[in-house]
Amino acid sequence: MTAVSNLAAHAGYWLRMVSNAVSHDFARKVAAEGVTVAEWTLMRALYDHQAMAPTVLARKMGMTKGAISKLADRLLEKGLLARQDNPGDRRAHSLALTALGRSKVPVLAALADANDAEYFGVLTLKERGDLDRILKTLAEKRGLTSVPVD
Amino acid sequence: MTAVSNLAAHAGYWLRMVSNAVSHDFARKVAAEGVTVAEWTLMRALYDHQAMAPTVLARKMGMTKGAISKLADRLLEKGLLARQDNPGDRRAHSLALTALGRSKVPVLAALADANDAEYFGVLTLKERGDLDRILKTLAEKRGLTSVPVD
DNA sequence: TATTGTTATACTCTATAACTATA
DNA sequence: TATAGTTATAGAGTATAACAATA
Repeated sequence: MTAVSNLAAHAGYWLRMVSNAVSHDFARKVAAEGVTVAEWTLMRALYDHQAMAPTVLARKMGMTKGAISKLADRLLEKGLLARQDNPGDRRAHSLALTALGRSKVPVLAALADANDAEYFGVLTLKERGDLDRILKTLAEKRGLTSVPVD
Repeated sequence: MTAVSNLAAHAGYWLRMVSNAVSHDFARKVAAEGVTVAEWTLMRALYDHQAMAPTVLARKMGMTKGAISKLADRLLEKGLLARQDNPGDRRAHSLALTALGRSKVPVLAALADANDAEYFGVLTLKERGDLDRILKTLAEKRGLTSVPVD
C-alpha cells in the first residue's frame, strides 16, 4: 500500500483504457465509411424519425445546439443529412437523413455489431451478462441518459 | 429484434457512456487544481522517477513524442515540471517534476480516489470485483497497455 | 423579451510530418 | 545517416457566448 495511489488502482482507469480502445477501433471502422462516431450516433438517432429539431437532438445526445449545428454541417456537406424548413415556425429548421444517409445506417450498424463482437466475444456469456448489468447499474444510479459520442 | 441494431444494443455504447461520465467528472475535479487528466497521468507517471526522457514517457503513455512535448509545455508554464539537459547526450532533455509539481501529486491522487469511490461505491463488493476482473481480462486479451488519457 | 438556430472563439486531444540539433 | 526532441498543421470534440431572425 502506497501513500499515493497508483493510476492502475482505479476502476476508472481500466474503464477508460478499455472504452478508449473499443471506441478508437470503432472510429477506424466507420471512418472507412466516411463518418465519425459522433456523426454515426446522430444518424442512428435520426433513423427512427422523419425529422428532428436540433434542440431535441441536442437534449437527446447530451450536446449543445452549437455542437449539433457543426455536426449537421459536416453531414450536410457529405449529402447524408438535410435541413428542412418548418412551416409552423419560421425560426425552426428540422434535421432529417437523406436517402443516401438512410441507406448508410444499416451498414454502420453492422460495423457496430462487428466491433462489439470483436471486443466482447472474448468474454464468457456470464461475464458479458455481468458487464452489461453492472454498466447499466452505474448508468442508472448516476442518472446517465445522454448518448456518448467521444 | 430489429434489422438495424440500436445504439443501446452494444456493450461498447454503455462502456463509453459510463467511462465518459467518470472521466468528465474527474476532469472537473482536477481542473479545480489547474490540471487536465492527461497532465495528471503524465505527472503520476513521473512521480515514481527522478526524470524520464520524452520518448520513454511517450511509449509508456501510448502517445507520440509530439503530444508529450505539448503536454510538457503546458506543465512547464504552470511550474509543475522542468526540462533537464542530459550531460551524456546533448540532444536529450529529460522531464522531471518540480517540487511544486511533486507536492500536487498526492492531492490529485486523492481526487482520483474520491472520484472512483463516488462512482463505483454504488456497486456491491462482488460487482466491483467482477467489473475489475472483466475489464482487466478485456485489456489483457486485446493487449492494451498504454495509459488512457482522454 | 424569449426562443430557435447559427456562428465565433477558444481549448484539449490526436495524428502526421517537417524541422533543428546532435550523434 | 539516424536519432532526440520540438514545432507546425489539421481535424475532431467540447463549452461558452455573441448574434440574427422570428415568435
